[in-house]
Amino acid sequence: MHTYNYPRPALTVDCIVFGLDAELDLKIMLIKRDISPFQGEWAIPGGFVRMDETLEQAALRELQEETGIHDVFLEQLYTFGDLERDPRDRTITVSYYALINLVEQQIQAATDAREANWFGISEIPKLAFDHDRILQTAIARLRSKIRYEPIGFELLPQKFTLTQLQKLYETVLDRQLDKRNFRKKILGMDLLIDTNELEQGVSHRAAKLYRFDENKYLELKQNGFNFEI
Amino acid sequence: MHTYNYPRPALTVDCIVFGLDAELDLKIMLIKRDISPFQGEWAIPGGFVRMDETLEQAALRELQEETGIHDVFLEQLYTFGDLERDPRDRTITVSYYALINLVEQQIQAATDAREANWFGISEIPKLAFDHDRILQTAIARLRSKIRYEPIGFELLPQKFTLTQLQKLYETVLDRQLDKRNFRKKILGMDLLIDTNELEQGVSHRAAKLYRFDENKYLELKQNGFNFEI
DNA sequence: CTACTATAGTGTTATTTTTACACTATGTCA
DNA sequence: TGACATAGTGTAAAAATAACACTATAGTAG
Repeated sequence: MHTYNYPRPALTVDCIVFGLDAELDLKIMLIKRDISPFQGEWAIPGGFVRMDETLEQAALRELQEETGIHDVFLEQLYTFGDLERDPRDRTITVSYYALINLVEQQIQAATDAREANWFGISEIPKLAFDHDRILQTAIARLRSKIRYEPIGFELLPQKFTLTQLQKLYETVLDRQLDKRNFRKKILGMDLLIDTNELEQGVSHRAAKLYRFDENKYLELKQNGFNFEI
Repeated sequence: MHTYNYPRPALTVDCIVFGLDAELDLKIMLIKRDISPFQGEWAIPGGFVRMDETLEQAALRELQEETGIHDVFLEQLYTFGDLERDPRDRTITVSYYALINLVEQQIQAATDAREANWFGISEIPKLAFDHDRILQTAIARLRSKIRYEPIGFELLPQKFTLTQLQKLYETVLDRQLDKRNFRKKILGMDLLIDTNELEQGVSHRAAKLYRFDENKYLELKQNGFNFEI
């Protein structure tokens, strides 16, 4: 038991996990709640912050425990603190969003007994708590951030084709892009390394595979370079 | 006394207040701490979140109590939760930033017994807790956000000249802008209303006064318009 | 009342960036 | 070997940005 002079809200972290599958569809990881409140409803992964871990550590730990996901791009999103967001108790949640590639990082969804599943971005069921709002905030953030920071690469495999990269941008930004202009722009930044390898197992001309040159990006950024799609 | 099954971190809000004075210098409001820890050191305004108020309400209340500031632009910045940020107790703080105009909104700095003062952005003393880091985060946010959202107008009086607006952008972005290009761009957006009034009390040709047309901005934004300097 | 001072206000041109657009190249499979 | 599916490529028009200097006007000082 822990006693304080003044009442304290409970503090949780919650995490929107975006994953890109082999078909380049954008998915969200959801977990079916096995306890009240909202028992049986879908929710985003998350849980209480412990006293001996930072907020980010808490988010990473909950991800690992509830979904088996680890070694992932993670960034703070927003902190939600409305009075009625948890019917049990006053609860503040610090939300994060994570980006992962579903092809390379094999996810064993349900390490817990809990059911966990990937949902297409347009097939999201009604969510527990205010998780709908958190999700909308995350989608808006991903959409705006992918345009001026190279976070899109976190969703792709290490080696990817220009067509995959373009499709990813089209999915996230929800509009078509011109193939030649897109290639001109992205190659012009000089941030992609040609691996001299080709796509495998396609029944048509194979595309070149590229890697994102993160070190070069950090260097250029230091000198005032602005990534922008 | 309040008792819980698990330990809970303390939860505070802290607020970086940016003010623009009559000389168009950008200032920060700081408060001298009258209690331990960091007694006698400067800190940004803030305090504990109560159980019956949202995070934003808490930030507004603390601002009012500690600095007399009210009716202000306020936006959430970031949530800091490192283990050692408060030597007394594990404390998470949800930070906000506020923008106000020091000419129109007369600030009676010290409503509390506490000493409160405005500091030029390049004269900030060493701050208590991790408030330096919060301030750096706020400056970075202001700098990037002012370029694609019309938040700069929150720092100016209701009626302002184009020169004032340009100087504000030059201060925040920390670089010179071309007068003719700046005017062309900002007037081309068609978001400023000519008040048909002139600047008063200057010993040279008086400049036109403009107002920002917020309703028009919201309308244009809905139709996909992007404010950008 | 004149001129000096200080800032307001104003257009054009060159450069760069963005957009629009269609065909050839290459691998697989039937 | 030809059909098919996707990779990969260039150019020209339009729009946006950047560079640049003089005239207009109000106030003040002599």
